[in-house]
Amino acid sequence: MHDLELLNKEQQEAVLHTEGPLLILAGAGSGKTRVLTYRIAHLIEECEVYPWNILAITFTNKAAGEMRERVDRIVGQGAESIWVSTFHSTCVRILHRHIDRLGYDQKFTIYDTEDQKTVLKDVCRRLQIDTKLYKERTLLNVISHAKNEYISPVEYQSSVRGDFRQEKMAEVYLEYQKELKKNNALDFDDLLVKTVELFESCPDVLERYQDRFRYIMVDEYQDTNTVQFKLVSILAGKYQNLCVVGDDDQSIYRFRGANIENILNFEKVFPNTRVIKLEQNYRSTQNILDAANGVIQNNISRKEKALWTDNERGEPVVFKLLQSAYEEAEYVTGDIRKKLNSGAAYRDFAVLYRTNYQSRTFEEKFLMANIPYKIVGGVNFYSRKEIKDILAYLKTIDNGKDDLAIHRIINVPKRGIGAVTINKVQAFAESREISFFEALESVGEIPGIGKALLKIQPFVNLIHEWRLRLGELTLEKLINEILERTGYAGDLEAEGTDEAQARLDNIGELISKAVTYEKEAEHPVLGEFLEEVALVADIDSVADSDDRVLLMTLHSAKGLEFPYVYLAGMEDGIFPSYMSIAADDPLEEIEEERRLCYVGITRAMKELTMTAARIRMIRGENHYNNVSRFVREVPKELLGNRTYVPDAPKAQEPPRSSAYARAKEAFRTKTFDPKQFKVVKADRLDYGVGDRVSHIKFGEGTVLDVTEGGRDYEVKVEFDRAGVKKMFASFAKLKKIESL
DNA sequence: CCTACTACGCTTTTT
DNA sequence: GCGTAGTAGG
Repeated sequence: MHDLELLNKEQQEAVLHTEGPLLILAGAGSGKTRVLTYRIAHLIEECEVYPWNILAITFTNKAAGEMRERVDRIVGQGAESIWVSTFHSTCVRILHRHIDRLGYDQKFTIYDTEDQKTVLKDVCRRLQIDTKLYKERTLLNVISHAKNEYISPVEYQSSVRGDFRQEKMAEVYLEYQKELKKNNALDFDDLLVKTVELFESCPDVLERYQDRFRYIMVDEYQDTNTVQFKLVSILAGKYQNLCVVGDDDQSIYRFRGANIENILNFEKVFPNTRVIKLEQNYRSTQNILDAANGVIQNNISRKEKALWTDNERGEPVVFKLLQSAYEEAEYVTGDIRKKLNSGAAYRDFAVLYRTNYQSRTFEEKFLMANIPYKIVGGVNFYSRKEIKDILAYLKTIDNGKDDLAIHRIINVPKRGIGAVTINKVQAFAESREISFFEALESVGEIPGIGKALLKIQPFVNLIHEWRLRLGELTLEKLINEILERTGYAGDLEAEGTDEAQARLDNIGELISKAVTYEKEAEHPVLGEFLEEVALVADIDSVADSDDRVLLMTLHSAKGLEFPYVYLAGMEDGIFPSYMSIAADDPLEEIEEERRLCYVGITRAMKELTMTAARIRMIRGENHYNNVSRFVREVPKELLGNRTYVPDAPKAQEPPRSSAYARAKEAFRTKTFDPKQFKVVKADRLDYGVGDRVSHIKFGEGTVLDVTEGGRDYEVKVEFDRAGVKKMFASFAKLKKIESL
């Protein structure tokens, strides 16, 4: 066996403990991926376990790919028959074979968030639900949450009897689910739910997979939700060889249903669990680690642990407060340049932020400074309009039941099939209880269809033709034919704009992805390609080989490491986000934000820089935020002297330049109207986001937001008794009672 | 049936 | 500030 000597005592223990439940509490940078790969190698080579009896589950395809690669390197033979994949792709693979047992067609489609919204809108219209009263977003959250907790529409309905609002939402959930089934579609959450359903209702199928996956390993276990837990525990039910690796301090997906109880209660659910803690960090300097510990120890609900390292103390952590987001980006760019000059490579840097929109300023600066970068996240490649259009064609050719896909392309490019015609077809389909596409196929029988027949017929014929020729056409040829014969490419070319060209380029990229797929797959089929494409996250496309600075959200950065890390936008209201400050349970939400901060800090190997901006433009308005409480939680002695942290934020005298800069900023972004200056605008406020203030009428409250209005500061306060109020600072005469 | 304009609402984080 | 949804006019 390969040198177990390379592992420390705890790591070795984890590798050697192969039988029975095992919980590995692995701190950041403690070498858990290494343990997992060695463990797999050990199982195969020393314990005579067949490779196909091993299932390793990760969260992203990228992580799966990396693990596979590392396993390949140390396992001589049979590595390819180990299942290393994400929860979602594991489920897709299983469902693909057995979903007919649940009454679905095996050629199901996967709906992304946009598709979900379309269905939901439709459902709301049919149920005559006012989408102003029931926000689309809320409804989707409710549905997703129910699914994550493995609550069916019927169960949900009976659990909320008596609450009118929730009853309504239950109705939506029920109807939404019906619609999905009708379209032979599953959303992301369904992939997990349906797999568990399958196992619960078909013991024979379950046993087959239990026997197949005798050894199961789950990475990033702290981010599993209830269904995922159910899935894993049901699969491991027979042999009990379940090894999970996680770190409660890095649990950052509560909003998505991740259930921290899964890790905290693991030992209760699996008696005889062996618990191993990996506490030695191999990644970061002592300073970075101390900063991380300083922050995370402010969380109350966590398992106590002590990360330590043999690494050197390293450079001090840097905090830099800048005037604006613009200057923030400029500072980071300059700092990167400096380090590049002393030998660092582009790929050594990552800029991490809380929200995707923060990437824009950095992008601009990097472009100007000629620094190659890659933005991870934001709009997923596969959610771009042109890509979704082409995919909708492919879905229609592959699965005639997906009404959504057909609706999307029936008139794209323009064929003169408008809303009136579509409604007629829809009504006809509903009256006959057939799918939309089937209705199109018998367009001749639709009453009052008129001339539209001549427009629909050729479209249907085209789809039919492609279906027939599916066997002989490669994906590349098929997509090219779609582009040519529908006029899709022609339209874009005719447009001649840069944007149209970018769209064409994107489609080109889709084609090359299709080509790669066909080259790599054993038996390439359209349906499988579509499945694969549906489950791609943006982070998956990050190759270690390209030498670029990476820009991404803190969430996307989980599991990665970089020599130089910048945490940008360290401001209360940005990070922690105002949503968490204003939440019903701010304590818990802020603890989640703090874990996110911990994840961010621990990505850094050599140097960590945190930055904040005094003034930040959000949605065209200037915001004045306090320096993030997380910065203040970093022990002072760790911060270098280039650093400036205001002690009591907003209480002290502002630097002279700031009022001027602010005026300039306001002038630059707002139309200057002298009449507006009737109210005397306070030069600056002595309170900021997160501070406690009192109001003569409303009593005490917490400041949620401070916005630059034209003539005054607009302050949003959540009062303990009076609720949330927006008011002008000069009238409100708020008094600060305590700062954070 | 399509296009152009206006109003509104929205932003956490993602498989 | 931006994108989308809804509406009016061609």
